[in-house]
Amino acid sequence: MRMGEGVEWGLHCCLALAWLQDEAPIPTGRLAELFELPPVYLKKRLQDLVRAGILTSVPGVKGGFRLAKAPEQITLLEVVAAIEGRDEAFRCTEIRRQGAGAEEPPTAFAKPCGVVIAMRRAELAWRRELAAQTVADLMREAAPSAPGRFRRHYARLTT
Amino acid sequence: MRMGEGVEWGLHCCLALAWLQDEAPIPTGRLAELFELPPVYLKKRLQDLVRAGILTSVPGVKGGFRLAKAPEQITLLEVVAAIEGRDEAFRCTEIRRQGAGAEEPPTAFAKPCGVVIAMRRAELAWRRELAAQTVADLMREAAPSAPGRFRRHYARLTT
DNA sequence: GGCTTCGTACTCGGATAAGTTATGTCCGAGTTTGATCGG
DNA sequence: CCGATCAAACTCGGACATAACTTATCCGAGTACGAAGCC
Repeated sequence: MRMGEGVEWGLHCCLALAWLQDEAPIPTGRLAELFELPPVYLKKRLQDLVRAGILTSVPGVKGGFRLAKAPEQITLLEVVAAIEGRDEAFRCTEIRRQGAGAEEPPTAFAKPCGVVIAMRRAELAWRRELAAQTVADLMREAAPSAPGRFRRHYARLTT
Repeated sequence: MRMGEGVEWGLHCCLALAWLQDEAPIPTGRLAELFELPPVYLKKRLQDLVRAGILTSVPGVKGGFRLAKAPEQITLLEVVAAIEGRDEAFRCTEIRRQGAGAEEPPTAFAKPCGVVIAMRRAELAWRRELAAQTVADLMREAAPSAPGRFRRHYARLTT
């Protein structure tokens, strides 16, 4: 089970845009240079974030992307779900009903499969942790005492 | 992020073998018939479980697979890790150090990336939930009052 | 008749191909900007 | 000199190739069983 690398890109881009919340929109190429990423593919991922309501896109020559809401209101779960998809990682295909299970009475499958319950419980814990953290938390954790340095670092995006 | 369907197969096979713990080893073909799965590919997944020490394989004409230890000692995390791999789903490539980050002093990266910390925390919660449940728990949950029916259901593997 | 030997059939084990998803790229629609032209 | 118009440049948005991984398969090594031959 691997998560696409676009998740890492999206999170770092959200973080960078959070530091420049009030500035002009940042085009894809500038963000791609900041992290040395393939520009067009990064744009694809940013579009996913736009569809999820996390970013807003501004077309035109002075266009680009900016945060659609405050960093405190962007959870990591939203970003991950927007890029990686909202489906559960574990997909039950009900193999218990196939083969020999087809000869069982339907009442045997009244309860959901115990395997699915267990896997869902684990994924729920994962989602709960991701939903508990916001982009603002990442900002605070990264710069506990000196936020100026980070703002200056990302300020090169605006020039 | 999707999990391979082999995980579902492996869990159900472990469950089936758990009900027949003391019986003779079950060959792959029999398990494949039970769930209508491609036999050879299922064998590949069972081999992963053997490498992880969850199953033992017996070669020869009367060979097959059986549990390597008691169901109480097989956690779901072991099964998932054996089939899906032990790497973390989120792989940090340290993109913060690339591009503009290369101009920062090395002290800027003394702390691990906050994004990684957050993602690791979520995956840890996921693993913790999986490690808290064993195959024996699945057996108990599936048959709270009538274990005989399940044992009879899986008994067709032995004939 | 009992024992040994050999052959066969069936199993696991690792190396080898097809299908699907993630990755990477290209071209079109829309908007701002700046200059140009006219008043 | 000021305003409107128009063209160009740059942006996002969605459709199109390539690469990696999952899925599926085949063939070889090894083992237990059964039969045949020998004592």
